[in-house]
Amino acid sequence: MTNTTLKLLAQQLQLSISTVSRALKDHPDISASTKAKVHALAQSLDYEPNAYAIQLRTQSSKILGVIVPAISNLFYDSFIAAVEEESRNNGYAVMILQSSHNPENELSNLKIFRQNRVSGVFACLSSSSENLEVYQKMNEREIPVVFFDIVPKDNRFTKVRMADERCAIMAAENIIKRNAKKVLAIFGDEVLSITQKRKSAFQKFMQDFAPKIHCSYAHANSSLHAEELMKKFADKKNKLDTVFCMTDEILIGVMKTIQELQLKIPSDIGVISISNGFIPNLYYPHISYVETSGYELGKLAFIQMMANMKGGKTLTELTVDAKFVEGGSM
Amino acid sequence: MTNTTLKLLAQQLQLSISTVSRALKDHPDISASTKAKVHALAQSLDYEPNAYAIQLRTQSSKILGVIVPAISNLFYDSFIAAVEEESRNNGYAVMILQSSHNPENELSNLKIFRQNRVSGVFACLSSSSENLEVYQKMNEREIPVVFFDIVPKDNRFTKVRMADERCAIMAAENIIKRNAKKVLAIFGDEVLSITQKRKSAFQKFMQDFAPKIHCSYAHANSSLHAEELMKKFADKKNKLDTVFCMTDEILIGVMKTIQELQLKIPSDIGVISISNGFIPNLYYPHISYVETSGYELGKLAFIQMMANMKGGKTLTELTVDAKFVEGGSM
DNA sequence: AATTTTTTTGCAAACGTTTGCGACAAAATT
DNA sequence: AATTTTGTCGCAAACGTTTGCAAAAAAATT
Repeated sequence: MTNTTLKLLAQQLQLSISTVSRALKDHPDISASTKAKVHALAQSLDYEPNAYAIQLRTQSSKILGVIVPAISNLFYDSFIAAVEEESRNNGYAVMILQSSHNPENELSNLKIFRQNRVSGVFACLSSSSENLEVYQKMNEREIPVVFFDIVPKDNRFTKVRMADERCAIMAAENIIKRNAKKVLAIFGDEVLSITQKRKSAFQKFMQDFAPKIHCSYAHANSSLHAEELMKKFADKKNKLDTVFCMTDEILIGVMKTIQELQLKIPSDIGVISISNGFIPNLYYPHISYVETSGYELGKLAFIQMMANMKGGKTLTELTVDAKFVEGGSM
Repeated sequence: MTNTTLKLLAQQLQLSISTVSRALKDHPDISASTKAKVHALAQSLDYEPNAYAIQLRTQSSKILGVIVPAISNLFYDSFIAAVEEESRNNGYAVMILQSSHNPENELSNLKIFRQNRVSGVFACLSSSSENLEVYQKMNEREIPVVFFDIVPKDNRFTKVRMADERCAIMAAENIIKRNAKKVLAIFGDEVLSITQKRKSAFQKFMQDFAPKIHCSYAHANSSLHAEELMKKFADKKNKLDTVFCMTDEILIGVMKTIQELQLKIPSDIGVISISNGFIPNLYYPHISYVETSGYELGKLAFIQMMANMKGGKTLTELTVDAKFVEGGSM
């Protein structure tokens, strides 16, 4: 079965292609009666405009690209949900690709985006990828790039992210409030700027406001790793009384050890994490967490994208604030 | 900055567009020397073929569409991962859209797919959507549709799914093995065929092999709902000793109640679920589950898609088998 | 009735590719 | 030396739109 085209409609109605085209988009030049006829036929033959022809002609696709490290991540999920929602409202489709934390995949994804002439891309850096020239090239080709969450230090780009320092400080505040004595703070992938920001803010705050609290710092980039770390620190009877988990993955690993050692929360040990809330609420008592909303970040990112596409270059770094959610773990 | 096109290359090299086109794809008609020149220039101007022009000309895109109820779901995540992996290897890009369990969104997503002339779609039905004419129309337009997981009863379509009956029976087997007396089995959305299949298989097996076990059946389509259901059944001292959860969402709700009532697993109550394993392993002891692998399902779906695209109509229903994973909850 | 204005429609080029066919030269065959 | 084959390349049409501009028809103005 052949697709319905403008030409076909035109033939059947004894009209020119241009008239049909204009009728379909309510151009004031076209009379109401012909508009009606055209719409009717288009309906019954369920005409779908060929997006490829349109893009070829107009040189602008209605597709936005999103690169995330992984979609099996509640934070990115909600980010994508927000972007998709806004996109739908603005007539855009969203193409989602995952880098799987692999710079190589990131590159090949970018290539797919270029080939499909996306009109903008939201990018979250995969671990150690710092080949920013590719992104720079996209910007030069007038394809706006909005980095989110894991953003480059480079300030030639538009960036949106969580208020990482505030997150870390909020967590620190609540640890102090608990009268903690010995704290284990586990952060994520060391090479990421997001990790560095959170860690240094946390560290500084702890030193300044609670210098007598003993803090151990560690890094983990997987649940398994976090589990082992926790085992090491909790085992040697060093009276660890509080643990801070920077990510859901870390929290999961830490909880495995806590469950295994049958530690009581919050009496034996206090737990606090940074999360969107899904995982923390699975445990009993619920884990207290500093909430970071991928959803809000997505909304913000979309606004930035639109601004970039419409107007000039708004090269800014915007942040979304966080809030503390009390579970029963502190 | 304007994009590099064949025309531009042709001009700079004093060649015709067709020659450049052929050179770029190693057509035997073109001499080695010109091929080299063309490739060199294309490289330095980083030429990217315009996918839209290609599709317009060849009437075939290299994009596959995937519709899932939600991407924040580990089962679908792994399904997508598999499809994406295979797609990448075969030169396809994947466009992921979520229906959010909303038939209206499903429709609008389908429209986006049609407009972008995807060359195939993987579809998972959103709850109560049974407007199959749309899918039938796609098939008529020679856009193969492969349904997965939640598939229509209609046998005009290609379908891949888990061996739902086997899953349910495996769960039932292990419930019997536990010497259960009173069982609560909570299934998902009642209108879905996947639910019906699992439920009737479960029910039949229980009747035939353990008629003395008292089973209560219930439906839930959210964690909250499952939580309440569990509260109702566990509260009234009717000595409930085992609960079966058909989905992760249900398990989460059930576990909330179990934690709240401080029931001990597995002594007070046994728990078994159907899952890919992520959520069950968060609890302590780990929840025993029948494993369903979205990843394998994705691989299978892709194979079916390719078969549909290449050859004729392979209208079959294929299933992926499951296996039981022992936690400590039974 | 002749002119101007307004309304409605069509022509044709362009977007960047692919591809059947023909053209031309060089090489191989007679 | 005349012919055929082979190796390289270009012409031009087509894919389905959009849009500036011209044209034709109808309505309004003199």
